[in-house]
Amino acid sequence: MPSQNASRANDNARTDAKAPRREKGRARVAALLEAAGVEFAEKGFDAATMTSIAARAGASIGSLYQFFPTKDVLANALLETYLATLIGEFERLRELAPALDAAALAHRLAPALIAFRAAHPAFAPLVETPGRSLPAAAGVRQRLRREIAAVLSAKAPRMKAAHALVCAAVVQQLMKAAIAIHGETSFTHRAAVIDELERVMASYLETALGGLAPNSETISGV
Amino acid sequence: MPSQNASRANDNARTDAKAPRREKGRARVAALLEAAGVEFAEKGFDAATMTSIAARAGASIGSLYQFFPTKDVLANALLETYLATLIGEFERLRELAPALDAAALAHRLAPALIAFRAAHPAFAPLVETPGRSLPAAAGVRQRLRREIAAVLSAKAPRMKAAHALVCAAVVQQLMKAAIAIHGETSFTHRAAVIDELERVMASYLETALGGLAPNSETISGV
Amino acid sequence: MPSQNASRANDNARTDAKAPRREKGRARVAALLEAAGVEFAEKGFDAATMTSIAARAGASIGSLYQFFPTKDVLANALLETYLATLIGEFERLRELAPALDAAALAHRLAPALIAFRAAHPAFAPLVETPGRSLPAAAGVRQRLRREIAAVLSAKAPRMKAAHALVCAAVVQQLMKAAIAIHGETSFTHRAAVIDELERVMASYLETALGGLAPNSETISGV
Amino acid sequence: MPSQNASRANDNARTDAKAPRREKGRARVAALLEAAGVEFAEKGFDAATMTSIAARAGASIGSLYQFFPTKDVLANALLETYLATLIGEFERLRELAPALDAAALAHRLAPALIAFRAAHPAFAPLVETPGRSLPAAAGVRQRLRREIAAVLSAKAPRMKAAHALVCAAVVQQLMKAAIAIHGETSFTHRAAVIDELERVMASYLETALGGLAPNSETISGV
DNA sequence: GATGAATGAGCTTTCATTCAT
DNA sequence: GATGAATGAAAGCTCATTCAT
Repeated sequence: MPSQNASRANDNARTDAKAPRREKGRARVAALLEAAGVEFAEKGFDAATMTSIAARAGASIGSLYQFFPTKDVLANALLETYLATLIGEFERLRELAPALDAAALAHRLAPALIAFRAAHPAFAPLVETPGRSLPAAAGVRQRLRREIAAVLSAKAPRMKAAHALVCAAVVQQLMKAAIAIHGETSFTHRAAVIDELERVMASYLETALGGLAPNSETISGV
Repeated sequence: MPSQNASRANDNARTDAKAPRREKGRARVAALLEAAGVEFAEKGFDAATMTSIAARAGASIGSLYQFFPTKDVLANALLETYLATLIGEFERLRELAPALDAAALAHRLAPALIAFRAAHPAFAPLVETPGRSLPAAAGVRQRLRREIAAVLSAKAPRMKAAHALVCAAVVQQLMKAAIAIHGETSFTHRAAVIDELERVMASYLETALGGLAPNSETISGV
Repeated sequence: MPSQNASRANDNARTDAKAPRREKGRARVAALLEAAGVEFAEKGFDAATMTSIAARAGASIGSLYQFFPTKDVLANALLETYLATLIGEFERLRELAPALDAAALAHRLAPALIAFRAAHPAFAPLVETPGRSLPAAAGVRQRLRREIAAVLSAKAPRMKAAHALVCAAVVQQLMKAAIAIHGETSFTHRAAVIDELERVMASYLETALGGLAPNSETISGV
Repeated sequence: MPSQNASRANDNARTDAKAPRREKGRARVAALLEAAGVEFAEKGFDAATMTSIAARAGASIGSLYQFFPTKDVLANALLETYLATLIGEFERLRELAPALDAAALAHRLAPALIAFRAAHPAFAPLVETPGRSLPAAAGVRQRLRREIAAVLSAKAPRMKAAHALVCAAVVQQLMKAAIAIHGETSFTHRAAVIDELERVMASYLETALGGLAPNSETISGV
């Protein structure tokens, strides 16, 4: 009597992945997550099937459900691993930021995200699938925005928090723009547009962080 | 004893909506498209069901299939109507463009698209649903880009076609960015970010079209 | 929110029955095949419904599809089991053949097939249903013809392969004729006609195999 | 509230085709019957659809139902026209019969039916479709058998009616055999088998009608 | 822990037939 | 008579989830 799609309230149901106890279990979970990544990337969240994911991982469905009690939980767990590595990336960038000027920073940000997406093609469909209600998906954008803001703050410590968040939002959107163009493989002027976007970001950062940067000796005001 | 499925010859599969021939049919089709719009907007393409769409339109499921032989065709037909009105919007803008300066143009573009999306909330999910193969969905971005390029060319006739397309791509992405932020209703600094994006677009247009505008008397520079 | 139908990638469509791995599964499959046999026999391939077959077997529809991913596959699997037993029958006959004269052989062939059809009433409708494309249905006639040819060759080893195949075809048709008449229950002279057909077959075999039989001591020639 | 499949009892429903009143109507009916023939031949009775038949005939469904209130009625009407021409064929043969010897008769019978089937490819599927309950389909075999018996009686007037029917049944089956082989286009030895079958029929007729023929001066002997 | 059979609501789609225009 | 829209039962098939072994 399963209710095909129990996205919502479900009382005593686990909403988190179960941590494996043994070494073998850890390998299983890794294989399952990887398989899920491939499946979600290929078909999107809705069309992906638990059976197919298990098959890809060389496991039985029962085994899959042992660790991930729900399709949503599985997607969520996958998203969390992605998020962890992504945040790591930004943390590294945060340390570098003070030493970079606006152009250099712009030249790092978009490519970082593009590379990440290429390495984890299931990230986008999972974040964008409508109507999914698990915690992770919901806040991804916010969390990334905060990471970006942290990078900007690292570079311009005197900037107010609110302003940093606004800047971060703009930067985030410019990054998304670059990714979107990157994905349009049949578009002839792809490279040119990405360059242009990077220049836009550089000039925006210059303006926004300009006089606030720790290493700025120039007169603010641009 | 109808053989429900395709065991047999399955050639002449229609892939387009059937045009109604009677007045009543015309009304039906309109009601169905509207209902589809609501359903797709609420649930996205995958989760939307044909049964529910028919019900919303006060039609029987058979009636729905009389005009739209598959869910894909239905989505596609809907998308085409959206596209038609959207293109109309850009055509109007094209006529206005020569009289506007960069800032004014920027101030028109994003809001136009935001308003359109608000009026047709099913547009986004349909365009973004992965893996749908009908013609309309595929080329929407390109077609819109061309429209934007046409607007830019109207304003700066001396601009080369290729460059107009690159600019258009940047502008398109900035518009999408504005929409995305507009949709994040829980984000405190929404309005500020949208303003900022508009300023970015204005400055980008200034730089990109600057000396090429028909009404420019200043020295180009670029 | 599973995407019920094939909007998306639809590669790995299985086209064969899944073999059960557990004892319980084996029982299920047997029950399902038997139920399918009854249903197909009663209604023919087209009018038979998967739901009804599942119900007859006391299984859920899902259970049926677990093992037989389409109606065609199910029909095919059933046909294969029939074919296996039928071929077994002919193999037994092959061993007996050398010891039988033409009349005795004729007296065995048709009744064998009649008995088989009576025991497996779904065989005929499945073989004759037009337009089904699964492998088994296609070649049934050929395979049976080869079996008959083998029996004839066993009796008349000196016969050329091509000739054996021609004879086999004639014999096969005479068998089918007997079956057809056997099935016309309202025909008053059924028995007489079947007798007559048997005599025709006997005389045909006499002529065709006559001098070639291993036990023939008469002058060949005919 | 149509009951999808009302093959059976349906009270006051018409079970016969309505005769067209005007000239135009007659053309319509002819076109519809022809279209039905094509559709049934291509897909078989079950998979054929009324909509498609109407379309093939360049008519609307409404128009189709004006003349044929049911799919069964349509099939039946078609079958009747086929039967009429087929019976005409046998009547011609009946006149020729007395002048032909057994071999010549055999040489006429099978080819006649083969030609007929080639000209009317929908005949077979309609006659063989299981479970259809309309009058025509049911008795086709009997009627044809009677026609064949009439031909035989014309040749051998002294034969008893019952015996003629038995012979007719055998001949009928041999004809069906020839047709079946004729249809197996991929069978290398087709022609040889058909020849063989004809010889079998000739020899059978010789034996069965032998001494009873009006022109026979030979000793009967059977 | 692993396995794979079982479940059934629910989805898309079909089509014979009716009937207002 | 012709047309074509309307109807809805019913079919094939899917898949998240459960659970006995």
